Amino acid sequence: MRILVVEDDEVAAEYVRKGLMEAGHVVDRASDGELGLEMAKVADYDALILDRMLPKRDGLSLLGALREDGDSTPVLILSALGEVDQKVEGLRAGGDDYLAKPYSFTELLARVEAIGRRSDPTAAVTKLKAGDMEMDLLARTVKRGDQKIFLQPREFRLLECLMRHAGRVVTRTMLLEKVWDYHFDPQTNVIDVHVSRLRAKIDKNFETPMLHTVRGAGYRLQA
Amino acid sequence: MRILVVEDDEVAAEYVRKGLMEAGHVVDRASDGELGLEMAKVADYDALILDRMLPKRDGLSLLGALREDGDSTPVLILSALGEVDQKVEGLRAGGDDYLAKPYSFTELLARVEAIGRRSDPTAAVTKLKAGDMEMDLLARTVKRGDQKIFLQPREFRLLECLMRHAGRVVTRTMLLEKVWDYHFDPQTNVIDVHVSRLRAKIDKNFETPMLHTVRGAGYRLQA
DNA sequence: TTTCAACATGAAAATTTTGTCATGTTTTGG
DNA sequence: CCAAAACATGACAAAATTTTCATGTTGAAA
Repeated sequence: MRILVVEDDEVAAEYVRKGLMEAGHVVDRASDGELGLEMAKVADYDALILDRMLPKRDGLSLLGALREDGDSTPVLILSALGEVDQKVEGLRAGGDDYLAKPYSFTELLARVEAIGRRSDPTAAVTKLKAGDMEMDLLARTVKRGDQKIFLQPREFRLLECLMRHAGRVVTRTMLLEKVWDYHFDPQTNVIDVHVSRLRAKIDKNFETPMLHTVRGAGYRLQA
Repeated sequence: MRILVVEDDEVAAEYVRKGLMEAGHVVDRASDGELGLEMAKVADYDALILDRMLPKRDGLSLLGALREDGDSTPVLILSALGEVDQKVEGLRAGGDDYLAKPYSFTELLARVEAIGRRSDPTAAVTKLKAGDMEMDLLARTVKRGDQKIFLQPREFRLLECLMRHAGRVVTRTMLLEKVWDYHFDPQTNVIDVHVSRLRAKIDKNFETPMLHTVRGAGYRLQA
């Protein structure tokens, strides 16, 4: 697990870092709130350990900014303030757990691993978006604007592939592999036909077309 | 939020229940561990509040059984045992948070809402399990044991519906609605035919059949 | 034990989906 | 401007899937 520890106290930080590393985690450390926020935004951590009182930017403010940003990395808040109301405040601010100092390292480890486990790494994407188009992989439905679009299985796979690479060109070879599982050139125009059919459904009755031909290269779905 | 409180002490249970209901949640209560496990398995709660010491089956054992079952409903463990090691044990057992008695109701509420929020309501299930069978909704694949099983679209939907209600009887009317989108009786035996075909694929070459007919009622997939 | 409704299943028919072909259109380099 | 390659599309053919139908089997109540 990749963990970021935001703690100004040198000794405490080192203590925690060492212990987490021994437990097999990768640990970074930030010494103040501003730096912590930067690092959390840039890198992709599995969990954050956040001291509540920090230089430059306190823990709750950092947490708030992060959540504002749509970041849902699990956060364990550390604090010398053991008051019940403080804990409540911390949890309400979007924290996943709250630990009052002094704490035992064993407990900290257990808690971090508990909150980290939650953010399921196997959690898959179930919805794809591109422009005003939205695809629900589980319901197998597609909408453009608020217009439902009904696709055949092959058309669905074709659009899925295009959406997964929205904005970039998808070559014919790629399509044959991803959508048809062909690992050779079938010497026919299957792709053209299905692209044509897809276009009729997703672009025909709309202002701006999304599916563009990139002559000599393939197709691109505009985001 | 639908919350299940498993607590033997009448007074404590009522206190918690009342408070949670005032906060706008729907609350059920179980007075012992065995009943609690049954209820948690049958109904679909957003969070469980679990007393650690319970008649018939203690909190950790209940939690273990639940997780064993693949259930990941967030659990808040309550306990008179405030020891650090006890907390660690509770979190390791699969608990999402741990609260030592005596606690303030405000804190309990904050914590329950915190763990409930975690189980992202938009986070969709992408894999279904029942016995040794596993279905991946995104990849649209099915395995029983380590044997891959190839299903037609309609067969897939049929099995999906059965798996979503594994262990319980699914009536013919339910199948018509969920799998065929028929809201009337088609007066044919479509269901029988597809059940037959599904059986040939998922049960034929295996020791124990999973798909059972419940005469006069419907079908049940054994978990 | 008999009878009847509920269920099971193989095979054929109907429908849906996919792929092929023929033909037309657009783009680009010479 | 012309030719050739790349792409688009309507119509048809093929394949896959789903449904219906006919017939057999099973289980529970009378």
